[in-house]
Amino acid sequence: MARVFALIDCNNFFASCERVFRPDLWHKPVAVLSNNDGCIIARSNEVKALGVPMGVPLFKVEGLLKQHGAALFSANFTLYGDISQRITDVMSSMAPAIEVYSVDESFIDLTDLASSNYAAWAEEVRTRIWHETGIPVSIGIGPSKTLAKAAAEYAKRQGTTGTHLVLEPSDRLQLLEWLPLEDVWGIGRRFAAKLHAFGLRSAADVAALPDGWILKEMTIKGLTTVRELRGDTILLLEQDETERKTISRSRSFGHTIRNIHQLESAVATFTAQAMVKMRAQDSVTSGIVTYLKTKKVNDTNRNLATVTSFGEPSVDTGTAIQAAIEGLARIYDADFGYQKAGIILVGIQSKEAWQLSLLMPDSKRGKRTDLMSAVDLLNRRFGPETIWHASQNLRAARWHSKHELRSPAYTTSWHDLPTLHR
DNA sequence: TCTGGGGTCCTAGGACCC
DNA sequence: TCTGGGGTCCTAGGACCC
Repeated sequence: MARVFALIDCNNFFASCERVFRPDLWHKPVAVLSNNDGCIIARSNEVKALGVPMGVPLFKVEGLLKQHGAALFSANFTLYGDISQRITDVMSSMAPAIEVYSVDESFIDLTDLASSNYAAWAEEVRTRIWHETGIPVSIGIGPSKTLAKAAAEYAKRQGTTGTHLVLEPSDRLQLLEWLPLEDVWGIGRRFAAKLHAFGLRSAADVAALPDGWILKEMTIKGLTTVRELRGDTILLLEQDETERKTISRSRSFGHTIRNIHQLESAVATFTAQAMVKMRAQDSVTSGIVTYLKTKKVNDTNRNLATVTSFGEPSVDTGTAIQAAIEGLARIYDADFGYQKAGIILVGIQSKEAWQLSLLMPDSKRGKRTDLMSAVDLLNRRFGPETIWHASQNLRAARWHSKHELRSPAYTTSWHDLPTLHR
């Protein structure tokens, strides 16, 4: 049986989230900035129309944005995450099977939908999400995930109804001729540039190439993409909450850091946060990468990194922080200033496998596991960083990012509830 | 003056083994 | 003089995604 997929894509998601509680900003340019307020990570249509590219450093476009009265926001991931969850709830209530692909996109397998009036279904989804969350979405529907994604792109940029269907071969060909190579899901900047050199321009051009050539030049992933463009169903919904194989935390600093104690504080804090996430997925981890990025010297940054093994898998934040700080001591060079630090938990495996592999229960390990569970519980209930490790040294921390333009946490903090005036 | 953060997968090459 | 064949594991680097 032929399958049918939908891709639901939130329009300008972060910018749209900022508008939900600021209706005065509808029809005004809105941009959202990265951590540290460094570059643009989301743009309303009005900002796109000004020619402001994604990812551009703020200082390059600040004048232009001010001139047009743009509203700028520091990224407020707490708000976006909460709105994203509400949208997922709406979709889940209307779909047989859903894959939450990212914070602003979900795939839905419509094959088992009771009705085959997909256009009507899509219209109802768009209307409900709009009414219940205030976020506009675009929907693409096709026989493969790659085509559904392309159709959603078309709906967003060319369409008039917010939905585009490519279930007929003629619709598919028209879409592929319209779709620039660099906008194909799975073909990035590098491959697009390479294909341009062969005179290829549209998705239709690459779909017409022989499989052997694609396999050789674009590997197996490229061939999967092309077959999906041709209308074959290769990729299916990925619904299992798969465990992360690596978990990382990093930040660029608001200003250059030279002091190793500040770096220790940052690295310890990243480690503690990553370990909370790791324990939440019921895993254990056996090593940690510590890395630093120096301030530019002779116009280049140096990246320094080292991996420190724990000796045996662990759930213990103290063990991980100790390893991270040992690693830091190995790579730290007092001659440099640093603009970024980070950690990556590696060697992650399921806790179940770890416990089964133990011949003898270790009472100390058990106690540490219980302690960590208790800490996680308290921090969930009373707020993050209610309890923290001394090495995080939070009271003296000077490494935090800038986020001077952050909107309130309207939906997740009692203090930030919007006020209604009579 | 000033440039984010968090992931996944694939491939090539080296080390090592029988 | 001449130098196999097959396999695994690990890592680094490159490509992709949002």
